Amino acid sequence: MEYKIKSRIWIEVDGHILLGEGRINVLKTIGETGSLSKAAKTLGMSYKKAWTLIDAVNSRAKKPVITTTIGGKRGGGTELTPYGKSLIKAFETINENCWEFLDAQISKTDL
Amino acid sequence: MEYKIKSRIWIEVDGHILLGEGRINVLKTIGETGSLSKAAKTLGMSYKKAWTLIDAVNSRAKKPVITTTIGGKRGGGTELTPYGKSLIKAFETINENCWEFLDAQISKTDL
DNA sequence: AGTCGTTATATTTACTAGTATATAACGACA
DNA sequence: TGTCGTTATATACTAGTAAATATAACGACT
Repeated sequence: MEYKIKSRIWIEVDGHILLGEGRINVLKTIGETGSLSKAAKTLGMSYKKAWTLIDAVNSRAKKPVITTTIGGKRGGGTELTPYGKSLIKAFETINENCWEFLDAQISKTDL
Repeated sequence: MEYKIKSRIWIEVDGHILLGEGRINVLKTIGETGSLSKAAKTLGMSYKKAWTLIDAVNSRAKKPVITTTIGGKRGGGTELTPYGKSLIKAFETINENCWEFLDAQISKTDL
């Protein structure tokens, strides 16, 4: 069986995690569902965990990543800001580039 | 405060983790001390945890990574094999290259 | 034969992260 | 004005991981 190289990346600000794969996943699912509670359900995650993750992102990012509304016709909802969308895109691009880079690196060895 | 990008890499074989930063650390300290128990103490880690980590590496790697002796003058000891040393070196090189790569990637964005 | 420091392993304890549950506030709409 | 589904938050419970502890086996040396 061959060796495979894997990685996880994340973005920190001020020594704290801003964004990792889990938070990116929640953000993406919010974008698809328009709701934090639906996103949590979709991902099989407790609402509290999803909320805690997103709150950490939103409070540490340079600009807001989501906008929330409470009450109203459908009870409220959560939407991504343009900045949130650009964060997601940048993260995923870098992540994919990283995988390619690492695959190339390990194939150069003779382990 | 600026965004900083971080990463962890690891090597898998057959769907299981073979080597990550923690295991590399233990291996390196074994190389320096000649003993698993001393390595654990140096790293402030329980002997059991260190042993479990190293045992997993040794049983999954293509070739043995350490050799152990029990009993004798100094009670026994653990030494790295040449293959173990080359694994450490390859891992650390790739890891450092990865950091450089990611720093370059994030500096290209305007987040 | 007895000592010593190590490897190797099992068992029990403590901690931490995540889950489950409950509740308040909110506002569009019927 | 009452209903609905959501955000936001607190608290109690659970489970999985790590730590602490204990013990056996080993072999060179005195």
